[in-house]
Amino acid sequence: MNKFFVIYEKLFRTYRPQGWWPILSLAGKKGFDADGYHKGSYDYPWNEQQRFEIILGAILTQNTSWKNVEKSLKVLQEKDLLSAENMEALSERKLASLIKSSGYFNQKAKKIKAMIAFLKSKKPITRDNLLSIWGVGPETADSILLYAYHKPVFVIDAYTRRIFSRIGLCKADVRYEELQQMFHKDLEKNVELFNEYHALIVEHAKAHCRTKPDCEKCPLLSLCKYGRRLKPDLD
DNA sequence: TCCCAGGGGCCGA
DNA sequence: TCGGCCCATGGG
Repeated sequence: MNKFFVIYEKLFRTYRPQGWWPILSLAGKKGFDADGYHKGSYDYPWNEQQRFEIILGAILTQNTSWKNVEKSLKVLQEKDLLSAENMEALSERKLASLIKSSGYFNQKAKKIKAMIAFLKSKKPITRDNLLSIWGVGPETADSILLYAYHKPVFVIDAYTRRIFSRIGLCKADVRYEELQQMFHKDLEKNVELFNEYHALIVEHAKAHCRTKPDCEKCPLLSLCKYGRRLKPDLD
C-alpha cells in the first residue's frame, strides 16, 4: 500500500481542495474567492503578471505567515506594482518600506530585486537556475516551479518534515532532497496532485499538527506513530 | 511576555 | 557538511 497516497486521500477528504496558489489580483473574479483562492482548479494559464505575483508571494512568505504576506501584496497591488516592469523602477529602500508587514523586509527587498534581474535575463526557468539566485533556496525554487510554472516538483517545508516525521516515515531533520525523493518515488508525477498535497500539508499543520500537536481529532491519528504513542488505547 | 509563522544566507568548526 | 546565528513584523 502506498502510504503517501493514503495520507493524501485522508487529508483531501478532511480538508477538501485548498485553492492554491492564491492570486490576490484575481480575488473576487469568476472562479476566485475573496482572498484569491481557486478551489478545485489548478490549470489556470497564468500570464507573466500572475506568475510574478506567485513568485513575489513565494519570497515574501519565507518564514512568515501568509496573512502578513497578503498585507504586503495588497499594498503593492494598490500601487500597481505587481509586475516585474513596474517594480524594477522602484528603489530597494522604497520596496522594503512597502513590504514591511512581511518581516525581514530589507532582506526580502534585496531578494526580489535579484529575482527581477534574473527574470529580465531571460535565462530558462530551471531548478538550478532558480537556486543560483540570491535568496532562493530549495523550497522557494520548488514553489515557483510548481505553482507558477506547473512543473511536477513536490514542495517540502518545515510542516512536511514535522508531519511525516511524527507519522514515522522520516527523521525530523531529514534532508530536503531526500524527503522530496520519497514523494517523487511514491506518487504519480502530477502537477494537480503535488499542488493540492502540499497545500493540504500546510492546512493540516495549522489545524492539528502544530508545534504543540492537537492529536485528539487528527485525521491521520490511526497511522501516526506520534499520535498513537499518546493514545495507546486506540486499537 | 513569549512563541511561532508556507526560509535562506553566512560563517566557523 | 553541519550547527548556530541573523534577519523582523504581527497575531495568538
